[in-house]
Amino acid sequence: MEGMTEDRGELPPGLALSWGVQPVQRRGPKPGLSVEQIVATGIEFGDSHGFEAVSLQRIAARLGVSTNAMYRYVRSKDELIVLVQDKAVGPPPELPSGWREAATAWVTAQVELYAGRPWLLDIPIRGAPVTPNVMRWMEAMLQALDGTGLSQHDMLGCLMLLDGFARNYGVLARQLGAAVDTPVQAEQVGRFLVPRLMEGGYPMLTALYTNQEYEDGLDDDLEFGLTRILDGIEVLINGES
Amino acid sequence: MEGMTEDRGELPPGLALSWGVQPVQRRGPKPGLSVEQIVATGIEFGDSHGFEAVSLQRIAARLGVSTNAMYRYVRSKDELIVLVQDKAVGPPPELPSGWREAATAWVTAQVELYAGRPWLLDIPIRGAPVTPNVMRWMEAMLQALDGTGLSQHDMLGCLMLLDGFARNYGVLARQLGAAVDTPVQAEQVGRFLVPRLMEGGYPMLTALYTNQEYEDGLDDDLEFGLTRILDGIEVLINGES
DNA sequence: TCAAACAGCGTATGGGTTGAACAGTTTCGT
DNA sequence: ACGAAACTGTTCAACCCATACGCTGTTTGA
Repeated sequence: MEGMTEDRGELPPGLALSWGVQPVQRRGPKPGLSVEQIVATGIEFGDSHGFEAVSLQRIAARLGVSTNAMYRYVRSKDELIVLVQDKAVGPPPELPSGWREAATAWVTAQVELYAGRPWLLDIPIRGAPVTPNVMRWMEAMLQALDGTGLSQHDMLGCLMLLDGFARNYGVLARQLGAAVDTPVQAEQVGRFLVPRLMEGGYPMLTALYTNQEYEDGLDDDLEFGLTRILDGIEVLINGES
Repeated sequence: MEGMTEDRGELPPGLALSWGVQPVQRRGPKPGLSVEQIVATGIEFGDSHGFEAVSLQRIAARLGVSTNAMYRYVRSKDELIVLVQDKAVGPPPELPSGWREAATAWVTAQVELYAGRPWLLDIPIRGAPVTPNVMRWMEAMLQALDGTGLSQHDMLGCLMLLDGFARNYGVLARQLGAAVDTPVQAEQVGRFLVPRLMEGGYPMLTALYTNQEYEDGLDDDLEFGLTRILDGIEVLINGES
């Protein structure tokens, strides 16, 4: 401990800053920028032009500053991404009572988050979640599962299951959303693909493709998969296994 | 149809090449390289140095050729990545009979694939799967579900559920595997994080963190989550809902 | 007051993707 | 047999990106 600010020497990128621990400044000119401003600009670029657009160069240009000035606020691009991610995720919603209702609301909120900010799905996962907002989401779901009598270990397993499902659904929803934009190309893909599926020993996929089942309503799938997971958890809670 | 080779004009990157449709060459010098060779080299780099290392520059250098020569074989980096991915995924294993056993084997095989080639998890997902090996995996699981009496739509939902779970587990397993390498840093993170979790209103996560539950055996989690999913599917199959 | 600390800039390096022009080689059509 | 077309790989060049180093000028604590 050296005074007010902790040693963020060896901590992973973004950990300290995401929790609001900033190096105290004593001498020198006041910073013209702030980490919050930089992160907010990064989110703007992500929202408007996707994940690839959130770069130090672009942010610097937008803020009227040279690229390298960024490194006065952020140690690396990785750090920036971690901060942008946590801020863009934001806090979780209030969950209704009852673990089933809570889980449904939690997954739905996450799906809506990914629908609004699909570029979040492009952020490579660097390590276990450690930032405040992401952990707030986890905490909320864990609290909803707390009354079920499950062990800590099992609750963590359920959390992972639901999180993975929401994430996966977000990815699929984006794919299909993008595919709807180009029906012409989709048809061309079908013309190329279907004969090869037929001749190549893909009977199930051939059937799915020709029945247009491949591009069916996705809202159904959300409810479908979630119901499966919740039923499976319920089996465990009721001790029927 | 214009002769032997189809028009791959507007098809998405990698579609034609992954199915072995190459433009026929009539005049000019024989190509010194082949797409197969390039893709294989890309996989080598992925295996040895991770996804970031699979670049046109590196592959060209390794093959003793200028960077731009790559563009004679591949239209873009995106196309290369699609091909590398499909080849690295490879064919699925034979599945045992019985949908539960088959699903277990399928997920396990996928987890092992990701354990052996973790960089596959870093490949951004561009669209619906269209390449032969990836579709072979899907086909195999769909065939295993075919005898259960589920509708096509429901089978697709189950497939998505299992696939998302396997993928998510692969991601988590890699994270924890990397975390084990640096227990010193993990302890430092804990020292930073735990007080903030306690004071910040994260009781569940505080408990998990202090109980070391956060870094528990992951093999349990695979069986745990899979059992939940399979139980949920079984509820549907038995029509108990 | 004055020097330490610090912000921001310019310059530079190394890595990456992609385009365009060009020289050499093979083969088709005549 | 010969020229033209097609295809190869090359170099040059543009552009984007992250990051390191050193400089200048500002601010402020001692």
